Amino acid sequence: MSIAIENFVKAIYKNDKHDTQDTKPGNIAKKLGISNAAATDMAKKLAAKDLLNYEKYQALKLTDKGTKMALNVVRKHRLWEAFLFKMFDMSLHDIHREAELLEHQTSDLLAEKISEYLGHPKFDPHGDPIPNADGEITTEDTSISLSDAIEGKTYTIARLMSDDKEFFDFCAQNQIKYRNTLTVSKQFIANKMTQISIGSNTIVLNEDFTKIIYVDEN
Amino acid sequence: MSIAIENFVKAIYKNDKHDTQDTKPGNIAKKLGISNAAATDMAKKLAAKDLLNYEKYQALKLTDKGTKMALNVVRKHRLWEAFLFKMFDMSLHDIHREAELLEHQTSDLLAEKISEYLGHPKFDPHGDPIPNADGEITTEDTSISLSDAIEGKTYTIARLMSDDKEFFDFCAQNQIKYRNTLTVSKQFIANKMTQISIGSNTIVLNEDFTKIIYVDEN
DNA sequence: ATTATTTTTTAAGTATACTTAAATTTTTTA
DNA sequence: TAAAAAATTTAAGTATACTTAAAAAATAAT
Repeated sequence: MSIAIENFVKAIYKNDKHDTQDTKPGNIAKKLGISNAAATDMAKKLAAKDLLNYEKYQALKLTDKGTKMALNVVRKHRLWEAFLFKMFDMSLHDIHREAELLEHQTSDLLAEKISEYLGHPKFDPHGDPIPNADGEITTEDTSISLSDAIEGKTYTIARLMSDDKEFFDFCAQNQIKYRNTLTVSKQFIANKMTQISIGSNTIVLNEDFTKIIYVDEN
Repeated sequence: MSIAIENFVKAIYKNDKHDTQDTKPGNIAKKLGISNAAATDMAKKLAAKDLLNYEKYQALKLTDKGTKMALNVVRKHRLWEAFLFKMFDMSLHDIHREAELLEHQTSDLLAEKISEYLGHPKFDPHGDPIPNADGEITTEDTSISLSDAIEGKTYTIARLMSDDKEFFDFCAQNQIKYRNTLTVSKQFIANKMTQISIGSNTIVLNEDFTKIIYVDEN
């Protein structure tokens, strides 16, 4: 299946999540930057391939097969975002753009290797769920902010909820990386500060930081 | 420029390295798995784009612009191979197949990030040179086998010249990974053995291993 | 409820990257 | 060196993924 088809199916899936009426050809066309005519055209073709149900003038509905394809692409996109975010010092915007391309040229095997390397994360750095290889999605987010973490426990970094460059620079310097492991050595409750050990470092963070660092219990 | 064009230009570049006569449309066609007619067709199109010089019945010759494009694709291919080889436990065959796809969907920025992460290697795990961002290639290979390394010096692993799964398993378990750093702590010259420290490990290797592990001096 | 606006669809056409079949040119070999 | 074989080119045609323009249907507004 082509890149155009994958993107089409993905657009329907994402729009549908947002609003069922949002999957009419015109909305998909706008999202993909193609003409309405092209979207109608493609919809008919994909209906013939059993990827979606097409009825004139109606919203497009993915079939199970189409949903599975969309989830597979979304999985690869979010795994790439997570992986590149962990590996390289790049802006989230740049990372998104790379993932948008790489998602279509990634075998299931490589996706699995990336997932394995990251410890099979259930959410990407934005907090969006990563479907598993069978297309299953974890809906409830069990991540907690570091400010709510429990003394003595070990966690994996699930999200860094910020766009601030200074914050990311600080994180990079202190091994605070998506998917890294840390242990909460002390919660200074009165002072709203948290002491963590990460790699060979021990760091005390104030509330400004602990509120935007989300972690999963190990 | 499309994937088809990138692959076409790359095929000419690689065939030309091997034999100048090897870049006639038919040979390129065979390499790409397309018909001779398609190759002639494409050759004319690319001549119009100033990527190659086309003369009827003659071998195809890349222009500077075409060579630059080919080198850029080759660079990305080899960087991906190097990167995936380092990061994941995958067969070289699988890695090649992934790189063949990813090479066309990789920005110059991401390529540079990968190169930086690997310490700007000049050769990939097969020993093929990795062009730099300007398309320059290092021709002479300065890597040496571990058996010829000098006591006390620190090296970066440049190649693992083997297809043997057991060897790779052993390497994986002992941090002997492409681009990792090691120090030669002792050469047991009489016994043809080499003691290295890599990460927190100390390993004594016999000649079977030191002859196929190639390193670059740091 | 009728008109105006917007959206969707149909129809016709384009660029890319191929295909097969036949014609032409080159290369090989006897 | 002339005929046979192989390669290249030309020509005609196909599938994909679009485009614009016009027609048809649905939605919104008065």
